[in-house]
Amino acid sequence: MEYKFREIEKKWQQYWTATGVYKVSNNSNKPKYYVLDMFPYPSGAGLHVGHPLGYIASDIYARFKRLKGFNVLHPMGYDAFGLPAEQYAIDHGIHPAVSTENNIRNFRKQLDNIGFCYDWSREVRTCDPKYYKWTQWIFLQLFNSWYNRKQNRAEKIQNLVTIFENYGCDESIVHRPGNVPPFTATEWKRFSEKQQQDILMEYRLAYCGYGEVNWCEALGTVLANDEVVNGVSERGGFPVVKKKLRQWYLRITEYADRLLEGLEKVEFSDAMKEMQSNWIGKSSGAEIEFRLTPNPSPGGEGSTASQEMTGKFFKTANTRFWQILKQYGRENRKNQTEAENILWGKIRNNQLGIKVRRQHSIGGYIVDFAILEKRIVIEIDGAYHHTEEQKIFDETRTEFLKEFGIEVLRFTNQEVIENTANVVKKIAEVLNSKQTDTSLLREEKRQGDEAKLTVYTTRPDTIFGVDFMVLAPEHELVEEITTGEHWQEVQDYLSYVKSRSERERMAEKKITGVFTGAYAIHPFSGKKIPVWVSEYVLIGYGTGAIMAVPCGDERDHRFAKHFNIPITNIIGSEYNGEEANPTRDAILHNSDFLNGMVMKDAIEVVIGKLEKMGIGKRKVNYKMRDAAFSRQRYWGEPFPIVWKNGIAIPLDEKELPLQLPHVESYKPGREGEGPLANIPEWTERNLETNTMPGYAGSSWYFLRYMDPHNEEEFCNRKASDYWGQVDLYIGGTEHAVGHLLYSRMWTKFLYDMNWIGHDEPYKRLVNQGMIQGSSRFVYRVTGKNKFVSFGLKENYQTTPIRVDVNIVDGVELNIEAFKKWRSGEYANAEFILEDGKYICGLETEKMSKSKFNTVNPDDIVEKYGADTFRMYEMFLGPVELSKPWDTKGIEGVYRFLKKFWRLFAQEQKGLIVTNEPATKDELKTLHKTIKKIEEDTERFSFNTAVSAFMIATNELTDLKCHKRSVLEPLLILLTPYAPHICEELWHQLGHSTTILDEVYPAWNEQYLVESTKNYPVAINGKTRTELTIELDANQEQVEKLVLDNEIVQKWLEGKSPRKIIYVKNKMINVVV
RNA sequence: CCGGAUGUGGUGAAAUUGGUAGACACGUCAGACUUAGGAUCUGAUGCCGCAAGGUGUGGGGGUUCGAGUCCCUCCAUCCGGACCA
Repeated sequence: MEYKFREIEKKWQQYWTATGVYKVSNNSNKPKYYVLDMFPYPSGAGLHVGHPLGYIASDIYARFKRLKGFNVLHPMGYDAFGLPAEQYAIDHGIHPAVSTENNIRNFRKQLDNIGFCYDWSREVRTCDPKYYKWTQWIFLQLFNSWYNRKQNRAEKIQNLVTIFENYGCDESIVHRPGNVPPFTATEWKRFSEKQQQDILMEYRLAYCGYGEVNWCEALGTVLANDEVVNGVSERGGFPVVKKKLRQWYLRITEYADRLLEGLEKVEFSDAMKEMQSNWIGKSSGAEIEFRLTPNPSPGGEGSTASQEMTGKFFKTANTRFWQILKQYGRENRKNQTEAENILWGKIRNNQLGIKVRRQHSIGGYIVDFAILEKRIVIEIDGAYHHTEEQKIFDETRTEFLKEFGIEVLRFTNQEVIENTANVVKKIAEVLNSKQTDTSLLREEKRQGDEAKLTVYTTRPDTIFGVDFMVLAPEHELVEEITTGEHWQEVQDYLSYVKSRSERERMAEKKITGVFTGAYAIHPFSGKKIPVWVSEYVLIGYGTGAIMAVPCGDERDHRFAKHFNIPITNIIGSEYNGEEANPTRDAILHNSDFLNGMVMKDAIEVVIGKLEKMGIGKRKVNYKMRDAAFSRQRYWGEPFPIVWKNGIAIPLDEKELPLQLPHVESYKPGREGEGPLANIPEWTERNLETNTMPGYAGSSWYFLRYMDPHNEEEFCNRKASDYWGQVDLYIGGTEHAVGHLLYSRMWTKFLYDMNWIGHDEPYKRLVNQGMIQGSSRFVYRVTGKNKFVSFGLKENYQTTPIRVDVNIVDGVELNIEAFKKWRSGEYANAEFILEDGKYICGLETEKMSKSKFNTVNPDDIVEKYGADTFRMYEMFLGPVELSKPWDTKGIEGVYRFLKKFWRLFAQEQKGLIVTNEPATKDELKTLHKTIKKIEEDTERFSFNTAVSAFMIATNELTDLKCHKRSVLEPLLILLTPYAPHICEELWHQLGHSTTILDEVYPAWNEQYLVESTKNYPVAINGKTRTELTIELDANQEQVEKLVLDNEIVQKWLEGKSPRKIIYVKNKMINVVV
């Protein structure tokens, strides 16, 4: 009776499917256990041997838990929306739905080959409308919710509306985002619907805004960061610029603290927790306001200008500003002054009963006329060319003004000139329909006197070490404060920065920046501090502006050195003049009232003083930004949103799922919107044209597995309460900060809304390492069709060529296969051999088709069987570690399984298992193994577990043990690792039900106890001999035994030992 | 640049708490059985050395009776950095 794995594996896989062994019920008296794999993206390339590593580990654990008496949920599905399918569609014209379906079929076949115990009746696919109906539904819940910071949980947006109706935006009840002006309940009720909705949008957990994307005009598409190299597209090398597009976001920042705190109650590796908390990047420090020195403008054109720098949102234009706007295309307007002057004549001097301001600047834009008390802006459009630039400019401005609840009235030159009275009448009408609202005036007055620069710092203690300020290039003050003489230089710098991706900005060591000509005033010393612009300051973090302290911050230091900015030393001898010292423990020097204080103690002192002065406040900051939740792509979940007059209106739940329509072209829309913008039926309904990103569906799939066929709810509460958290989650570290954070946020949200009863999705997370490819090289003699073996290549001039690993046996090239490889390209090649063989070179790299180093698990399973494959993957090394794949080593595991088989059966005699009682040695092997396997399995040390199986098999073979009482428990132990062979032998032994329903054996300590131990004896820490000593020997007895020993005496050379260290059950060390 | 991980024989690795470094395998060498072996079995195998012995866990330094393991420092490789999933 031979080990015929092909027959055996096929037979049992069919049996398991036919009898539904892996079907799991939501009702059970057993305790539950949920083992989950990160579901795969079904790529066209199929599985390579690296993919199943985690699946095998989880499969072993799931089977192990089942044998231990748990009701185990172990499902699998597909993360099936995503860019590659769309790219494939563009390249090959095959619809993503079709290629995805094909890929899934192929994946399933490959997975089935390996004998996993998934309950396939619970499969989910994120691209299935039955599934994404609920992704859309959850999105709607996020859209219809806001984060109540006072309660520290999400709530329905309706609660917020009620607050506004009763109290307005009262900051003692509700926080007020930066873009929302303060308002009263009465004001709220008088706001237009649009104004109200715009305010609510500032609170919604899923919200819409404008974000920058990498836009490639030539390709007509939005690119991922890694598709942009050196400012040009990776494909084609076309220029890439940043472009603002409408984007959806998830307000994950509201959950930052809870995501951080939640890490304390989950079992993730420390590395994983650290990565997540670094990503969240909580830091505490202070926001400090610096006054800016008055910036005299050269005067001239636009002379209504005030000579003063003014506040953040409102200021009167000055000359330089006027020039910027001209750059944006105002020069295209005709007859500007004429129409403007005519109207101005009719509305100036309170002719409308209210003050009208001419050429007033709001938030960096100049408007023609403004009536601040009524929040009205009047624009007169010339017959300018409808350029792209002008359009974007207008749109952006209108959006901006809307955010402040300002209504924009537009008239054309013609209208004004030909029918001035009508225009004035219209203005008056609108004016009368509006309530007077002086908040803008108040705001202007408050900020109107001088401009301030707000910086965020974690080190307020270093305030006397500030030598310069740096603004991010996108900072709104940049253009405002730049003086005339630095104008051109700053503009050039900004356009340089615009051409670079954020990734490049972070990656390059180059120090760049430019002086704006402006100065900030030190709040304590009154010193003038130059203000610079540099890309090393990121707009998205803090306030987008920093106070630079070169002696304490490395980046500031390099910057100061590079631009020869004098450095103030505030830490005395702790600063050596060569490099910054970021210490918190130095004594402060040159720091006025802080002198002599330890830095970390000074932090509080400075914050206290700033707060008293009203120019600073304590501030907690997060590096994490809100998550961009839309893609300008086709193959994703459509947003259940309709746009109406600039208001996003959610579809009714009954209309879900909003099905992804069929498209013929995957080209993006004209303005860079997603391909859905090209479908008339879609745009006619004013449906949102973006789609959701890849992580939408994966943020909650673990819940759907619990109740996969529910058509009424995303997951019944009873089911989610029964299964609860995922007890064990296995997947790669590459998802450390993306998927894991998003799914944790969704879980917390669903918990806040009371739809599930737990707020952390995963109890324990194990990260499997990558299996790398082991590439093989042949060396072609330059200019000839001749290849030289690895060891002899130094004698020739050669070019290395990657060769398919599958035609190399270890490092020996299969020459015949090589000749046939690549349609016989090398059919006539000659070979220079060493010892009659062609030896290849090898290198470890990422496994990929293009490197010819992928190995298909199907081939391995065909040659050695699934059980061997499973065990070999585990035997390679610790699951968490990355390691290269080498098919050659699999023989060892294969031999092991054959040897294991021979404990039960032999070729000639058939089954040879006896019912004789086991000997002491046999029991010792068995119980030692039970203990080791259980402990190793529990702590995920599968490689050592496999080795323990080998040791047990070797020992039992030596003992010629074929006894049922030893082998049956061993069979159960091995089942999780090699299910097919165990099921076969189990039935051979006369059982008729699946081995998975057996009970895991327990070890008995009494078979393991020893009375003596072989102690290593070291002299001065070097092991010299061994001594067998009774385990219960005491120090005195041991010392005598040791000193009597011949070898010890030899090493002592007559000297007497200073000390004898005896550690029970460990070792003995003699110190001379 | 920032963040994370990993460096141990020719190769994958083991050493769970500071206590015999290299378990278990691959490979290699020698041998047995055999018509044959890409089956099976036995033995050897870190390096230097005939041996005694010396030496050895990326490099350097430290703590300790004792360091692969703890501390400092340097180096190398791999992974991630938000539209690849």
